[in-house]
Amino acid sequence: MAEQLGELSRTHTCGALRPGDVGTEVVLLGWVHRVRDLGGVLFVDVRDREGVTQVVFDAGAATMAKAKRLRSEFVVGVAGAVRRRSAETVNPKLDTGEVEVAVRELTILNEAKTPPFPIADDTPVSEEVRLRYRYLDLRRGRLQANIGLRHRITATIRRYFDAQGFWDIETPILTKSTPEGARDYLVPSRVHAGEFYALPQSPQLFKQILMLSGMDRYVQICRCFRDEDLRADRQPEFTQVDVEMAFARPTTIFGVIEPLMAEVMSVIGVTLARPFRRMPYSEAMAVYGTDKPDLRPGMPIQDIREVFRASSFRVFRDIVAGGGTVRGFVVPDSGATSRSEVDGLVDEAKALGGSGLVWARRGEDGTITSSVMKAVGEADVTRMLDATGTGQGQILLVAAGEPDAASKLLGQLRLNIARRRGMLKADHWEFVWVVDFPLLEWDAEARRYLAMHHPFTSPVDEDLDLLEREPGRARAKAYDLVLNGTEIGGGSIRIHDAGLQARIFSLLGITPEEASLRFGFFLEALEYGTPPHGGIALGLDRIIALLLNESSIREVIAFPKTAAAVDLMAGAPSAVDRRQLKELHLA
RNA sequence: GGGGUGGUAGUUCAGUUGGUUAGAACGCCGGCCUGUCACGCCGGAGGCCGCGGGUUCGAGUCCCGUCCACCCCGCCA
Repeated sequence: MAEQLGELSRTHTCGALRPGDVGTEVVLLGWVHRVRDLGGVLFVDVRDREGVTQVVFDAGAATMAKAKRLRSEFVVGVAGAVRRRSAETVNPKLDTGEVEVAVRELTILNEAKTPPFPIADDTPVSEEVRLRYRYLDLRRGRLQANIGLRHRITATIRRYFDAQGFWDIETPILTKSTPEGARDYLVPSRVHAGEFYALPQSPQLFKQILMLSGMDRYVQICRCFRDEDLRADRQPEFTQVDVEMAFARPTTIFGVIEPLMAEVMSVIGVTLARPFRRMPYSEAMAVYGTDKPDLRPGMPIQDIREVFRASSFRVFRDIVAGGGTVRGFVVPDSGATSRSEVDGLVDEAKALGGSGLVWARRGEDGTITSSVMKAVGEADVTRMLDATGTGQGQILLVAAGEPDAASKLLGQLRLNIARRRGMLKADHWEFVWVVDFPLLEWDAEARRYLAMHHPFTSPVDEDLDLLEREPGRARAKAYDLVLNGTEIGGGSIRIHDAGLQARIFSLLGITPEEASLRFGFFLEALEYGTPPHGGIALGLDRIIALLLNESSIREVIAFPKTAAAVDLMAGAPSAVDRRQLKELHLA
C-alpha cells in the first residue's frame, strides 16, 4: 500500500552524504536499488539521480517487518541518523561509501512491479525492450549520465550565446512546405480544407528574415523534422543549435563557433587547440575520399599518376591519359599483415563497388612484392613505393579510375582499416572546417543543377562570373564543421541581394512563378533592406553522442524512435478516429 | 526501394545430422541467515521457440511468406 508523502522532506540527495554528516538526522527519498537481507540485519541501497546510499535496518529495529516487504524499484522515504561505517565495511565503489543511514522511520511511498530488466546494473538489454520501457531505461546509469551531460551541454551553449549578444528567438513549428530537399512532415489544416502545414526541416527562412528584421544575432536550440529513412545518426526529429548573424562572412561564423566548441569540450574536460583546421572540399575529396574527413588515422590518399604517365603498364597509363587517376595510401606498420588479410582487402574493395585494388609492399627486409609485379614491373612498383614514401614493413593500397570513385573507394578502405586497427582513438578530437563547397551539383537523372547546400547560399565572390559560363565550377560560401569524421554542423553566407537570388533560381531551373509560389514571402522580404548575413546549424544530438562515444544518437535522446520511425513506448504513429479524419477533410 | 544480422523463460543466451520431457545464468517466489554491498545457502515456479503456411511419421532446427529490432546502400537542399 502506497503511503502519502505528508510532511516528509528530503534533506539530502542519495549522492550527498559524507563522513562530515555523521550524527545528523537525514531524510532520503528515492528508489530501492538493491536489497540485501541477511536475516537479522537488512541493507537497502537507495537511489536517486545523484547517487546511491546504503541504509540499514538493524536487528530488532521497529521498522524491520515493514522493511522485509521492500522490493526493487519501490519508492521509499527513510529517516534516520548518519553513521560512519567501520573500516572493514567501507564501500570504496560508492561516493557515499564511508557512511550509512540507520533507519528510524521507513515510508513506502509506492510499490513497483518487477521491472522487465534490471535497473541496478547496466547489463545489455535488447533495444526493442529498452525502447518499449523507455521510462525504465532512463532510470539506468547510462541514460541518466547521457541525459545529464546533454543538459550541461545545452546549458553551456545557452550561456555562451547570451554572453555573445545572441537572442534566443522561437520560430514556427507549423509552417509552409517548401518541396526542396528532404520530405516534409505534413499537418492537415482543419480550417482550410485540402491544405497543409509542414513541420520545419530547419528554420532556415525564418532565421534569415530575423536578420533583415534587425535582430542581428539569433540562436535557437530547435527541433527539426525530416521524413526520410533513418540511420544510427538520423532521427525523424532531431535538435539543431541554429545560429544566424547579420554582417557575417565565413570567418565571423568560425570566430563564434570555435570558442563555443571549446566551451562545449571543456564540459568533458578537454582543451581544444584553435583555430580549427580549414580544408577545401576538393582537398577533402581528393585526400580523404569524403566531404567529412576523419583526420585521426593519418594515411592521406596520394596522387601517383606521374609514375604511370609513361609506364609500360598499359591499363594505368591509359587511365591517366584519359583524364583518370591513380591514387593510393600507405598503411603503416603493416609488416604483420598476412597475405590472406591483403586478399581480404581486395575482396572488401570489390564489395564496396570498386573496380579493383592494387597493392604493393616493402617487406621488413626491404623485399618488394606487389599484386601487379608482373604487369607493372619491379622498376615502376619501386617508383610507386618511393613516390608515396612507403617504408619498410609498410603496404601501399592503390586504386585507379575516375577520380571521385577512386578516392571514395580508398577513403572507405582507409576508414575500415583504421577502425580495425584501433586508429580511431575515442579521446582524440580532430575538428576541421570543410570549406569552398561547390555551389551546385549536377542531377544526372533530372538533367539539371541542384543546390548543394540550399538555394539561398551565396557564391564565392570570385566565382560570380562563372555562374552562367561554368556553373558546375562555382564555389559556395558554405562550410561544414566536421569532428572525427562526423558532420556536426553546416552553414553558409546567404544571398542578400534579390537580383543574385533570381540568377541562382534561374540556374536551378526554378521559374520566377515557381519561386514566388514557394518562397514569395521570403523573396519579397529580401527587397526591404537585407543586410549581408550568414549562419550555421549544429547537430546537437550528434555532438553529444560523439562526446559520450555513443554510436547512436538514440542514446542521447530521451524518447527516440526506431529505424522505422516508431515510438515503441507511446505507440506512435497510430490510427485515428474517423471523426478526426473527417474534420481534417481526409475522409 | 535494396542488402546484411538477429528474434527460444521476465532478461541475456545455448540448443547436435530433423527425434523422446527445450536447457543455463541472472531475475522472480518461498525458506534459512546479525555487516552485506553483484550478500550467501536450500527449494520452487516460469516457454505461442516472433507470426502464418508448407515438407515430414516427426520441425525450435528444413522450405516459402510475413512482422519486429538493429546496421549499411539509395534517400537525408
